[in-house]
Amino acid sequence: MNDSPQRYDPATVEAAWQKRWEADRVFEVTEDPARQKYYLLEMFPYPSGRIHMGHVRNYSIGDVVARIKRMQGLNVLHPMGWDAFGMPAENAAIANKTHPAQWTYDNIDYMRTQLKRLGFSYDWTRELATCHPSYYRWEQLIFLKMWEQGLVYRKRSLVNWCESCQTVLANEQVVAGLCWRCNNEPVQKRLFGYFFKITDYAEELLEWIDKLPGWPERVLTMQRNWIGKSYGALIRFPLLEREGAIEVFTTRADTLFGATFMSLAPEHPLALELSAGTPQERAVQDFIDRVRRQSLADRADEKLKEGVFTGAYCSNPMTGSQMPVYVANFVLMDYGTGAVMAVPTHDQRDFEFAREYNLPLIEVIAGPQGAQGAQSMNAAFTDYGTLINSGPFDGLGSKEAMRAIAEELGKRGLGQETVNYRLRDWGISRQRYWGAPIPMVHCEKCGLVPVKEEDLPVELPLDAQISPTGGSPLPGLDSWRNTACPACGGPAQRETDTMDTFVESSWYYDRYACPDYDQGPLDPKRTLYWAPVDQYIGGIEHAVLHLLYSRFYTKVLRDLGFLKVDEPFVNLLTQGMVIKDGAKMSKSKGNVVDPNDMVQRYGADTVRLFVLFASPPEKDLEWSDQGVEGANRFLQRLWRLGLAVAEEAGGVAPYAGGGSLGGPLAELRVKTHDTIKRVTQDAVQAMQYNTAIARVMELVNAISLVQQDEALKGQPQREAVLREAIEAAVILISPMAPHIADELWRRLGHEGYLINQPWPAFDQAVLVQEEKLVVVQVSGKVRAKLTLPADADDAALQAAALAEEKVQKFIAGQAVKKVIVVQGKLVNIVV
RNA sequence: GCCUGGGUGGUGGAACAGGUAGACACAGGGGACUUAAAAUCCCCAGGGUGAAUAGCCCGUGCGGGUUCGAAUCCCGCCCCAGGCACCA
Repeated sequence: MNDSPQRYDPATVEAAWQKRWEADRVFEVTEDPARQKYYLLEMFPYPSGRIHMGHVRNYSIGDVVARIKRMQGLNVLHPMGWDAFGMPAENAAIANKTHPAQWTYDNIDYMRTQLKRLGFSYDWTRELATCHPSYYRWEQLIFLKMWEQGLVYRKRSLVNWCESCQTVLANEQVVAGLCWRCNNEPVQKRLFGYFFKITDYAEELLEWIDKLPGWPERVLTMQRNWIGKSYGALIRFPLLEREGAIEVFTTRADTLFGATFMSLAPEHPLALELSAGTPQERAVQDFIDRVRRQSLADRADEKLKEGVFTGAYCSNPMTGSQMPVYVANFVLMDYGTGAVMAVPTHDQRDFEFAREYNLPLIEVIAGPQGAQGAQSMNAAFTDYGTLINSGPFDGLGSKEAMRAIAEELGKRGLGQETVNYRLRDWGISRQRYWGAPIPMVHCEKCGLVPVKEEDLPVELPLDAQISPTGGSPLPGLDSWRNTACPACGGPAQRETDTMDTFVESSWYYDRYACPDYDQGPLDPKRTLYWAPVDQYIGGIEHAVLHLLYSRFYTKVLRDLGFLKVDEPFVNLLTQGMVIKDGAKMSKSKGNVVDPNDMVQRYGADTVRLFVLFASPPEKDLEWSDQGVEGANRFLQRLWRLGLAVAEEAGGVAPYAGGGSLGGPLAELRVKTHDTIKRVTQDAVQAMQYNTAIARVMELVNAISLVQQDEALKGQPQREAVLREAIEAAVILISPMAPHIADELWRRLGHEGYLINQPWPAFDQAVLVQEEKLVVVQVSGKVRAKLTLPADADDAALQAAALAEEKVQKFIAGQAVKKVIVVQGKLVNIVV
């Protein structure tokens, strides 16, 4: 190692600047109606213990945006806090014999230090931790308001239960059939739980997807699919020999005349009811038991269509024909009504089922080739077509027929057109300790009673003994659980479930606007100024979890009168993962790079620069130790060059025009302004920090050449041009590498912080070139490059191209058919 | 199966609006400085064939097409990643 005084030492320089920024409260902001606000937010971390590279990447990207927007004169809110409730705290408590609260707050302290060491421009006065009563008391209040409005309800239902997490999962939290947190396979369980009526907002959530141009298309697509809107009809099939009807949802009402039997989900209440007392009762019961015993994943993988006859019949509301009612393994209880009208000729699943059980086929849709004959079909015909065998509807196209049939059913009171959503209500009950208590009380006399608002918060008891078996201690904690009924004052018991931690993260971004507000969840004045978030940055993994819940919650808060916005995040950037050796960094893979080690070895600026340079933000980033070395080398180079120019150009002002420049000095000046222009395009408009950094590297390379060129020493304006160039480089790199930039800025004789400097403007006049490089092609192949006056017209370009010796060689003896001239760029001579 | 992305040197990645493919960097090779090394600085570098920094040929997953000209546009495929998936 070279330890010359010229060598940049990040440890001391970075610490010094972090101290100054903090002492001068550089990043603290308040509402200022005179200035345009900009709310920049990165997804807050779970305080797991240490910051990982994914965080470093996420927050480095965010910090660049924050600093640039600030330099552009906006009033930038850039807060940080902690998603502090959650299971790992309980697990760690068991493993380390600490309390989840202790563990969490210790982690927060450590991670805060780590983030500060990275030099991010957070307003730390707004820091919040969701596990603190001053936060979750307002979450409980919102819960009560939602309860009042009927947006929360409690029901017993079939839920996804994760055995290893000992708790329930919402539909969104079962990812690819597995628990989103621990990757174990959930089982089905019947449990009581609280649900948020997100389905009430399905239509609005869907509509607004088209009004979020600042979101990546794939996130919008995922949400659109998750909501799963489809148009169709509800049709009632009257039961034979008893009261009632089976209701189905179908998107193909046009095939109704071809419905020859009925399929029920095994969980459908009618399945057992219909078979009760018939010879089929035993068979149905056995079948349901067998399907239930299958794991969810096995059931989803099951391709064989199986079922059993219930012994009952219903009638086709159009044809009146008898349809046997089956229970079938492929029918899903939680989509539509849990019952399907089976049209074997035009649905592949029904076709396979009908074959297996010898059920009748009636062809009702003819394709362009006409009817193919039901008996000769070897697969269902699922396209739209023309109706046949459908009585008065024969000859209609599928689309018209759907409407006509629904209308006819409506007249007879047997059906109507409808819209169906795949989205289910959000189950928020968690059978865990380390979460926000649900503010409800069970009274034997009054039933389920909400806690009174003035009694909030319902504090999580900190004296609970965490059980090593993993269950929540709350149900056994009588001192906490026993309470008085808010309604009658009699003995009652507190709800022991806590809220899904996604509830906390669904509104924390609004609370940042007013973290100290004690009159309600949100200060109307301050949220009016700051909300919504202008730019949100985080991982793609929350595409249908946090990002959908937050959209829902924003609309709820709006409807409860707490907020005035429709959507939480105007622009969304989903950054890619950090990969090493081809896999996501993880303890189990043993490929984790600890940010602490990197910061210690190279400094925060180097680590930040590397993660920004190695890949565009939305793509995955392959970690490379050598790449980090490269980033460090660049900063060292910038440092030496900065100091050299500072010394040579000590008392000289940056070049600002005047006098005439020539040769390399003029070229450097063009490079300086071109770099400002392109970095502004890349970094400010396109958020392509990898290319923005590359541009600055080019500029630094160019400055270096000029600075070292002995022939230029003594030339007038040399120092002024060098200073202008190096100052541009330092300012442009400052959002990415703020410490070294501020230090160089100081060494160049300036005071203050670069974040308070205006983002540089380029001089268009400098960029107007007198000469341009013109590529000459012969029949599309590059044969020569000419430097010509920029104002040369087409004829002049063509003449110059044809006169070129190399070009002559290639057109010799051939007739020139055509010449294409692109102004100031290219001449193509076609022979 | 459906829906998103994506496929460019040894590697990460550039390429405005169809106009020099490979910016910038990593790894590599050569040189300067040094007793030596590290550090630093300079040069080379898509592949093939050339002594060559002369030429020629090939080249952005594959096959076609449009165009004077295609990584970029169109058609048909293949592969990779992610999401959804018996959704009636």
